[in-house]
Amino acid sequence: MEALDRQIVQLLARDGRMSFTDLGRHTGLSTSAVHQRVRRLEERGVIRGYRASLDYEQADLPLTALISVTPFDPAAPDDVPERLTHITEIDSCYSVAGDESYVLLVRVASPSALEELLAKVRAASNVTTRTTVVLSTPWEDRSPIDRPDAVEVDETA
Amino acid sequence: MEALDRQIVQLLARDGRMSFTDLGRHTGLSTSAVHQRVRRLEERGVIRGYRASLDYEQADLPLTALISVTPFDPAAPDDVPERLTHITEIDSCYSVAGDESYVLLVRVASPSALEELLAKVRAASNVTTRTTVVLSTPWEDRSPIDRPDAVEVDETA
DNA sequence: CGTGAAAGTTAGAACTA
DNA sequence: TAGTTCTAACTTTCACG
Repeated sequence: MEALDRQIVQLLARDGRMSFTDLGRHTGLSTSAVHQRVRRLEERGVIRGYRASLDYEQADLPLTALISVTPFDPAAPDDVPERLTHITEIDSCYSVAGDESYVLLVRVASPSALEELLAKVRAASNVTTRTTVVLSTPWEDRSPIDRPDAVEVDETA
Repeated sequence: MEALDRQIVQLLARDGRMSFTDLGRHTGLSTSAVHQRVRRLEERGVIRGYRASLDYEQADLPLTALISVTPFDPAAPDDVPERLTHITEIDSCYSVAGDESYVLLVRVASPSALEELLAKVRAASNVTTRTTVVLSTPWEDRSPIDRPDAVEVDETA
């Protein structure tokens, strides 16, 4: 990816609502040049969308957990992610190296909602689960597009 | 949290760049009433910010990993998160129940960058680490504000 | 990639229940 | 306190050079 695109992506990773005008000021491009580049980044799928980053404790989903998933039958074809997409409580699904096959990041309202969710996961796919409850979140969603070689962001412009 | 606020939060969790005009159309409020509520949600910290959701494979940070962290000396005061904040490769830091104390979600450019990062983590805080490499990401950042009792989102309006 | 203009959005003041 | 309408300033979008 090109330096200018990387800079735009970096700025939007930190402030997803930054205007094209401001993106232009920071990058030295005209508004419409930025606009064009952002559209291309969205089309290419580098930018997949924009999200409000929430405090889930305040947003009525105070229980976060990490669920490690292992398929029961190692011989069966592994279509676990497809089988789980419909479960909306799952924020992220990672396929991982190690003893277990997947790690799911989930958000629920209560311990009993977590119990129900685990039942849903096991019902949808033939797996065993190991759940790690998140006690607190010192921080989240920092979008680390702060690469060592990244262009400096001019906070004053 | 109130139903209208929850609906606004839900809409912004899915589309962080939705205009106040559209938020008003979806909620039945005037643009400025929405504007006011969003400002209050930001002030109260329910909405912590807005982020572009990225495809990190395309964004030059193709290696994602989960690092489980255990303090070496269980008697020492536990200030691990503060000691790690400056490490920008760490996207999220969760304090967890279980054998280990924290789980870090990190993004780096390469295996050698991961090696350096682990050295930085161990240098900053007196901990042992266990790293789980993410092989692929079936999905991420779905912002599951789809609670069972949540108001239906009208996609047509 | 930039310019410029039309259409759309934001932010805030004044007002109302 | 929470909402509305009004309006000036700003932003987005797009055809064209």
